Amino acid sequence: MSAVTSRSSELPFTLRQLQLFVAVAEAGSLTGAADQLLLSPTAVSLAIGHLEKALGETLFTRQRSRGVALTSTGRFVLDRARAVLHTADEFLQDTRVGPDRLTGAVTIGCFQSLGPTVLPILLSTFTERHPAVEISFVEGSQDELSQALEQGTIDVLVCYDFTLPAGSERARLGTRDPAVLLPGGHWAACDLDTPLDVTLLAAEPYILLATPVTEQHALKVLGTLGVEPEVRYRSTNIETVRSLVGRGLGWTLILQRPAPNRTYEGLPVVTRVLRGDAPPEVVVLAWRRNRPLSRVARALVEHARVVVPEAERRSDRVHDAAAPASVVEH
Amino acid sequence: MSAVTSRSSELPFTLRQLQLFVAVAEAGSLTGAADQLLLSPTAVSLAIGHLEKALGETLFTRQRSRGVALTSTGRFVLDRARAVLHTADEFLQDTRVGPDRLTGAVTIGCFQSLGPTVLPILLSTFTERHPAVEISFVEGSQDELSQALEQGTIDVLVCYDFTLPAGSERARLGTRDPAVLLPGGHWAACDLDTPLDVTLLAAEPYILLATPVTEQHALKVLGTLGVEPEVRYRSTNIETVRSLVGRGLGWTLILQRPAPNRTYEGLPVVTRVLRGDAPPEVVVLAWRRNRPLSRVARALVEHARVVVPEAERRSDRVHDAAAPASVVEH
DNA sequence: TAACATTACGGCTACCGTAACAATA
DNA sequence: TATTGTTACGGTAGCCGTAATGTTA
Repeated sequence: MSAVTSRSSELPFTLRQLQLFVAVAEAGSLTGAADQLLLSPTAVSLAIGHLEKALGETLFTRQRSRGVALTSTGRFVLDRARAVLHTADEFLQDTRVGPDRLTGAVTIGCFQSLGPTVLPILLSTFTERHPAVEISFVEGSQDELSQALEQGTIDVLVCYDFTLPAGSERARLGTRDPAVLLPGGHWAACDLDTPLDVTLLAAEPYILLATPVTEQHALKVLGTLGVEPEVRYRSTNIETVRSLVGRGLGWTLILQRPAPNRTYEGLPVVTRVLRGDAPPEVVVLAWRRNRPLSRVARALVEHARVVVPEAERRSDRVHDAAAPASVVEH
Repeated sequence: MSAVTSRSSELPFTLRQLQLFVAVAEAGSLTGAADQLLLSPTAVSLAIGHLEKALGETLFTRQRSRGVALTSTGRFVLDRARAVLHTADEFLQDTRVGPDRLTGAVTIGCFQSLGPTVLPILLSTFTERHPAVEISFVEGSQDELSQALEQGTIDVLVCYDFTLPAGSERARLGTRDPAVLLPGGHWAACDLDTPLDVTLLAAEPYILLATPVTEQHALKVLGTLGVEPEVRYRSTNIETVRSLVGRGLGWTLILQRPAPNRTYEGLPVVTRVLRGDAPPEVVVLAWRRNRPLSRVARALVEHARVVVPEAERRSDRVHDAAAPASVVEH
């Protein structure tokens, strides 16, 4: 509704006309400008004439064999014309590929639980590499994000490989090992470096992280290990789940292991990897196969493909250093 | 030589395309934008397609029956496109006639000796009336100024009517009475309110203001009064002439009477009007008959036609008040 | 079926170049 | 005569509209 009338109506002049006008003003003659622009004097003469008619003002006085001279209003218009052409140039520079500097915008969608571990490294290194690019992200549920990817609202999506719909291209970023989260004082909260047989926990109350994807994933993993958990509480907030576990109200299965072994309440929790056939889940950067990636998005994919796995390896070494006797296989 | 390559080459997009792009982004669909712009969806579709091809990026994702959605780079481009259209709008607003506010530029040429009395009143009142107009002036000799007027470098010219070349349109601004300038102690420096018979001065040395126009004018006026002056010194600087007179080195004929009755050296001088057939010279605002005046210049002429004569009348009343017994006829 | 985008085709206008003309130094 | 701007004319490309087609809710 914001009715800017001049936007709905046609502009009475052309960028081309302004271009030629400035060229003539700088050259001092139509012919000179025509030579520089590889045009015929005719084209230049007509363009200037049209612009003058459009504005209803005389821009140049014509001295037959001495070229042209700017009128007073011509000088006035010259300044403004330069301003318009300048923003048009800027538009082009920002929009098209520059020789050195990558410009544009890219929006990352990121599955909620992966945000804290993937987005920081991605944003910081990419911004450092391409400071002129406007990078932003959206966190959300799998549904929201795949819809946004479909709509083009986001360029790429950080998520687990197994959640990807058909028609997705992907780049592998890293893996997440499923693990059991236990309260600090639990009977199994010892020998943290040895895998745990989860069937021993089957009878104890289970705290379910109830977001659409994680819920099904946890139940499926436990199912393959022969466990049907006794769900006591459900929450869509991972920190609520951790806090409930910290209170000794149950145990849970998690893919994301925050560095601190404390809940928001300050209570201790521990993680133990699973014994048996529980494969690590693959984290990927995904995009629609049928839709061409923007230049900036392509750069982001190439960047992420290198930087994120490297960061994950460094992160694992930190984990290993914290648990030197670990037998966890990578 | 300042080679901005993008200026000499053609821009790969159109203001029209940006216009339609923004409209579609705001409407959310090609059809909606087409309706608002009174266009067919075809035109809009093609324009968007061309813009996308020109930039090499996809701006919208098309959801068949739900319109279109901006991509990430689409949002990026949208901001820049709005910026370009904004300056284009500004260009139009400044350049064409606005509904209320007059904008543009005008340059006044002014005959050197008329500057101090005409320009201040003209500039101050016109700026007050039209604050958005860029008004400027050039002072110079008759030759320089009429050439500038011919070239269009200046829009209008303040000068004496008798100096005007053929083909000039004019608006009367006021008059200047020729007068005799005498040193303070001169035998004729009394009875200032009675006209002076210049033939009585014919034998005394004359100081000639030797600028091209004033020189011939003074000699012509004195000739019609039967006086051929004894030229002792010549100067192109009016204040030098006044100082020489103040020193008692001679007398002169002037058209401009500065308010102070002292020379730069502080010596007293007096003016007396002529007795006989010495008509006042008419000061005019002139422009080329064959060249259309710009909007702003037209406004300036109309303004000057009213304001300057009024100011001259007020100035005369001040003179009269200073010399209440004057018999000078107006 | 309704809504929307796209493609195909024809008409119109704008832009460009060649050629001829006019005006000035 | 040489330089420059303008007009006349013809060709090409771009823009627009109508009609038909394809796709999705």
